Amino acid sequence: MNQQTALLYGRKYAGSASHRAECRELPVKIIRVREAFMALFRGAFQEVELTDPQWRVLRVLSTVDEIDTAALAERAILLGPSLTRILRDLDQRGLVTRRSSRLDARRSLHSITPEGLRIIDEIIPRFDPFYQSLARRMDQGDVAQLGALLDMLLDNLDAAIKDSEE
Amino acid sequence: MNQQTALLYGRKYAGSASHRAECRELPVKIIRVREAFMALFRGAFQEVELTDPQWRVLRVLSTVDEIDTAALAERAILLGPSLTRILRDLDQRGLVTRRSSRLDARRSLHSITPEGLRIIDEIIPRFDPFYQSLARRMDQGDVAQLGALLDMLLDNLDAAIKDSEE
DNA sequence: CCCAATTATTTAACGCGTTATCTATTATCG
DNA sequence: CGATAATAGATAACGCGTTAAATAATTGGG
Repeated sequence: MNQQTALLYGRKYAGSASHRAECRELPVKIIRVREAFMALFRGAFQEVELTDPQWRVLRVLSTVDEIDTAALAERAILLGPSLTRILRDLDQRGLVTRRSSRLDARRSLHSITPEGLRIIDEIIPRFDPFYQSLARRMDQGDVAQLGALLDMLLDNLDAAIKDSEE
Repeated sequence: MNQQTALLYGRKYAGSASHRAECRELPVKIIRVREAFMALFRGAFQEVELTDPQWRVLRVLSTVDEIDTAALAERAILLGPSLTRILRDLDQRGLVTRRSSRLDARRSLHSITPEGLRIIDEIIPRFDPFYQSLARRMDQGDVAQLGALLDMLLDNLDAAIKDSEE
């Protein structure tokens, strides 16, 4: 039923407690789930000719009045160079605008245009069937617990990253 | 503590059962967890000058005698065109070899070289500290449950994708 | 047997992820 | 003040993800 989610990022734990190998299966599962989500949304994005990262930028801009580049990158989960390219393209399509800050000329402040907002309003309802389909299949308690466990994993990964940076 | 994992892929559920919005937070959480895993492993990959997808290819090849392109793509979680490029590069570095099948000349059969195996043996122990660090922080029952919930989510996403393709 | 349909793989094109580097602007400290 | 450090953002380079189209080999129906 499930695709192959074999161990890729390590070896099976050689010690006595074989359940400790579980951690090592998480990266592959995360990769596969991410791809499945993207595959699910791809059609909706294509209908409005946006990519997933472009969508995230517009989505963040639709929730604020203005926002500077660094904050936009953080909230849209993008690195600076990706965001620069995306803003250039969205600007050319007339979906976003920018002005530079008068307090600090290094900063740009970005906002969404009415046309950008129109696209947002058009696409958001298209997500509904996917979530409804998912909610029909999955127990809501499981979903809530999965969310909590992912938050916990994220916190622990961040801590492990900080550890390994020393 | 946690990074911003705001809603990006839909709107808050407007109905009476507000917990139904939970599903809509999963994509962002998955994206962030994936990035955290990659950040954790990146240093280890750089030490042997492999990218993460290149690593996955070598890792699969280290577990089999020979394997054809399509099966390798499935097991390394790659699409054909990515795999073609990666095999070309790994071949140039002498880490993999290929021969074409005598039964079906369209097929290639790939295998890892001794030098490729040497890199595998060098890098695998480097993952251990990361998993140990993670296992120290997380309850093993939580990890097992997270794995099971991710499997369930993956199955349901695949089913939802099939639904929406009609 | 032959030719159309199918299958395995590659190529091409475009956008994103990542790192390193560059430019412009602001802040700091003597 | 003025030189230097720090910061915001852009650019360049390289590899991967995705789609569409091309190539080559095989299969199957007439």
